[in-house]
Amino acid sequence: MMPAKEQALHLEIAEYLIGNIRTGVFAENEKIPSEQELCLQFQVNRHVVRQAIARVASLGWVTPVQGKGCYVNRIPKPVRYDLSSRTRFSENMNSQGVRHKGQLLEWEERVPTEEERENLALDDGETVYRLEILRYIEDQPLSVTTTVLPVAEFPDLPDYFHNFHSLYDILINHYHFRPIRERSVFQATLPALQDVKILQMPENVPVMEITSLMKHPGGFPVEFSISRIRGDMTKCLVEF
Amino acid sequence: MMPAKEQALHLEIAEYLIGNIRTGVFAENEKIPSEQELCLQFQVNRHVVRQAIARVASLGWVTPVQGKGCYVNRIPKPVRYDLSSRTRFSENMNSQGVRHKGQLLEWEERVPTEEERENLALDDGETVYRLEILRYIEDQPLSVTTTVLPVAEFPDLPDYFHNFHSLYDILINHYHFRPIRERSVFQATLPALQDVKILQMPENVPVMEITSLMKHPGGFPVEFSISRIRGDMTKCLVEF
DNA sequence: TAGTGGTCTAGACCACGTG
DNA sequence: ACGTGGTCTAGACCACTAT
Repeated sequence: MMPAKEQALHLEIAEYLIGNIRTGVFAENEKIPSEQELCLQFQVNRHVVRQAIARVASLGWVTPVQGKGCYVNRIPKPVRYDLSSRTRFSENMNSQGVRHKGQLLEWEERVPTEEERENLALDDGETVYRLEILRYIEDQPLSVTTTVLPVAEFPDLPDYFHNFHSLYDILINHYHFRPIRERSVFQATLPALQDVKILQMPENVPVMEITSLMKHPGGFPVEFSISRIRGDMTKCLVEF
Repeated sequence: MMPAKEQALHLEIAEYLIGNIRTGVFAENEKIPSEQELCLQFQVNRHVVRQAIARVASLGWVTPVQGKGCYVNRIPKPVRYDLSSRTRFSENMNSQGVRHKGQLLEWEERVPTEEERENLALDDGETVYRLEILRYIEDQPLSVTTTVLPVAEFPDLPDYFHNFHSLYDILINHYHFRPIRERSVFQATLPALQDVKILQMPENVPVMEITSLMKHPGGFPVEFSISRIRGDMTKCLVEF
């Protein structure tokens, strides 16, 4: 007797919400109707509406905020990120006219993990610097990078951390070389809870994890890094 | 008066479940306790347990099946996928001793989209073959690839589709060349609902979308493809 | 104070799978 | 017939934000 489809109400409401977000009826950074309004509109229990919203939120469309409402997420159009043997993040963004900045969240000197020791070909007893770098584009957090450098290759590195804005600027200005990309491993994952906080992103939006090994022009490894980049904000281009 | 943490019950139950899956208490392909059992165990309402399970499922740990129970997902350890200018999927898997197969889901001859026309440098009026290829490793669906080829370059291509197992075998055996990778674009996304069905995967597990342009050894483009690969089953390695 | 989303209870009926 | 998960109702209290 009913029209046609037999779909769960909460799924229909979720589709209704997503449809209206897609078409701009519910605009970015604006609120969707409150739970109570949706209850009235669809003549259903609040729980059903909440189930629908939970789904829409989990798919990354909205972010509910207690006491305020449910806001439509900005849908970033992905920025292209060219990975070649020599490209740097900042040059990449500059060439596309994208405003960007880097921030050193923290650093330490410590003993390397087994993986780091192997990749950087470290001798026993050698220590490394670990840096956590947060990158923004257009004032939006984009990526967190854990980068590991052999202490032996970078004497007095922390001296250059004041007014940090780019690791490669430091390397070029004070160590007079530019690392060359040796290999990168790409994997699509979900963000760790810690990264969710740092990147201020929904926890169900995928991230691209890029594990890279960079070499000195002389041929030996100098940097091992793991970046977690918002998947909805970047496309990584590799030319062969 | 309560111990310490003030966390929502459903979050605590979700953590309990994930913890037990991690440590193998709830084994792969086995069922977690039923909703009712969890209700009794934690002395909470069924709705709370369902909220917890919804979260755990959305994070990709379990898949609820109506009438049966809630099964712990197999957590695949990712297979390495080397992308270089000349590597093929099958050679990649062979070299790692991974059992694999390919299946042609469907094909058609049609007019190209604007994107396809540009990438393949097609003349006006040229048509293309579109193939949907499903790949398995160890009998698990791994990826769906939409691949587009200019009809003009591949006369009678559909004649070779019986007993399809690898597109590149056809190209090598009947057209006597092997495409060379020109460039690939990587993006981490969530799967489209259609891909969820084809790949029989949870809809919240990320996928790696790889858009590639392949060229003929003679230098002109011959294949434009978009692959969606389960993120938890692959790592893509690029050497520079 | 009023409105928002967050949490939780209690109970009902349905659809599916197994016996 | 029974147990499983899926859907939905009705109502309560809390925490946060705005005014």
